[in-house]
Amino acid sequence: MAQSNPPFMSGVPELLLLRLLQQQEMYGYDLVRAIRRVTGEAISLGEGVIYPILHSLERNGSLKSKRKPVGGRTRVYYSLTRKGRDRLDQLQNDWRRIQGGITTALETPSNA
Amino acid sequence: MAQSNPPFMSGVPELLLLRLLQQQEMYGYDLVRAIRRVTGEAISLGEGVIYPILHSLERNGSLKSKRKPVGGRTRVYYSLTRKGRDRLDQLQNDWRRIQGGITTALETPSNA
DNA sequence: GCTATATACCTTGAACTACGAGGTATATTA
DNA sequence: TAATATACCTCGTAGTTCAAGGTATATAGC
Repeated sequence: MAQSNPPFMSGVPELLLLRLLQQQEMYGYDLVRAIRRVTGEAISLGEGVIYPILHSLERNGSLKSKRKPVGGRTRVYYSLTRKGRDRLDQLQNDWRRIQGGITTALETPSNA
Repeated sequence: MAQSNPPFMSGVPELLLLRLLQQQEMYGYDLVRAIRRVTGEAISLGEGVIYPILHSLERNGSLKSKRKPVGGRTRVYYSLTRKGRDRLDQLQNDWRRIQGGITTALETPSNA
């Protein structure tokens, strides 16, 4: 049936999201700016990336949400569940492995 | 018109390829195994990834190739051109930036 | 001699992610 | 009153990676 594993480097947007939400509850629009900020402008993910991930993480029980009316508008604040914390750990390990592998490859001296 | 930039983390397979070819000329089948090896098994890219990249890099002048018959079979050895070295530098910088951004995000203490 | 595995090249269709443009609505600033 | 910022969202598509195939020769095991 040709089912495919996720691409080896995916999961980074999800990782960043979960990491930020581990530190404090946040809402989508804010996460967009926070990701730019905490990565030193290196990574910029639009709302078209953020919102779908938030929704799917909530659907699978990694996040819980809470609506807060703030000055006429409504914000949807997300925070981690137990499952979300586990998922964060897993993604963090995955990332370290990938990152380490690439670093090794790049650091190997030309005359090896 | 909706023309899209490449995903922010793409270019890693290309980076690994160019990095290996900077060290020595290699052929496709060998690169597949080399990438697994130099990344400590963290990254495994199949031939379906490697060959198309080699072809497109050759087409755009980043690689040059040379066919060598070896014991009945033919190997296509690739090596970097000037343009390929420039491309490697650029991808290496891109990667360092991304990698640094993510590291910063992950290292920020929970009570920040 | 036969079969399976390894080498070596390649392409293709589907799966998946990320991008960008859009749409709604309220609040604030000019 | 008009433009910008906040805040939510979806959708089409572009670009990448994946897995599975196909061809062909060489080698190793039985």
